[in-house]
Amino acid sequence: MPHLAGRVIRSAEFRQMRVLRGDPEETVRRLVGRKITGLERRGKFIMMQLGAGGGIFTVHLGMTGKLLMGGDIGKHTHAIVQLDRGVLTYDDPRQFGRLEWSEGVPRSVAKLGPEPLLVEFDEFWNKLHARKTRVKALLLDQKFLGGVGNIYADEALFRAGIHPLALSSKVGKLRARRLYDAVREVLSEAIESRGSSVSDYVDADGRLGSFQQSHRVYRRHGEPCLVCGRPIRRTLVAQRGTHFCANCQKR
DNA sequence: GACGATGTTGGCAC
DNA sequence: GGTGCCAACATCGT
Repeated sequence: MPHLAGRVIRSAEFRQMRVLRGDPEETVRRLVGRKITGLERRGKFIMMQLGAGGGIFTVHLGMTGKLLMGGDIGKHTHAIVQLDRGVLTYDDPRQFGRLEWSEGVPRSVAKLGPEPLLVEFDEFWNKLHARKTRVKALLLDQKFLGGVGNIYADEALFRAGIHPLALSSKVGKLRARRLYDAVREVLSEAIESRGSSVSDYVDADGRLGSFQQSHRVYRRHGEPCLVCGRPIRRTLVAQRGTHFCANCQKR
């Protein structure tokens, strides 16, 4: 968000306490008058560094959260932050997102696993092998890798030819390598396409992403597999909708 | 109108 | 401690 670096927070208002962690008044006190000196993403968290020992303001968008410039206020606008130039708002119909001020790196961020695009294969392999769970559940586990969500887990497993229900401890090294590559490839391509606008996702400028056009399995159940033509199937893994080709993805 | 789905994570039970 | 289930919520499609 180029709009935020260097901006000074003039005022902050929280309308929906559910999305705010910590004391609302203290949060406002901590934010007002501070300059946003830097922005950093870790996994699915966005951290705004506040100047001069001002701590960190962290945002997680949950499933439907939007952090937007422009100041349009609607039914689901839960936070309004006036800057020296512009207005930042947080909208989130389902209220699964979180806003939090903290002195240092928040616990939620501290416990994240490595970034998928930075982790070395050896570490990926060791952790994959050590765990005893379904490989899809592991991909969604933010302590394993930080930042892989449901769409990208399904897409990566398909590209790697691994069944989502395969046991992580039983995935061989060669297939682990394919999964490692697939996760990185899918994320890189998705970033390049500015994300997947399945329902209402937009980027910081309010623009739709286009990676949904490249989904090979996600929400394609019933449609033919792009490799073998058999219908893509949908099931539940770790309580999440899971899309796969039973023919191309082996356990 | 009811039901089940939807990009997530944390807390609790086993 | 590791793993798995469920709740939190609003909206949309069937």
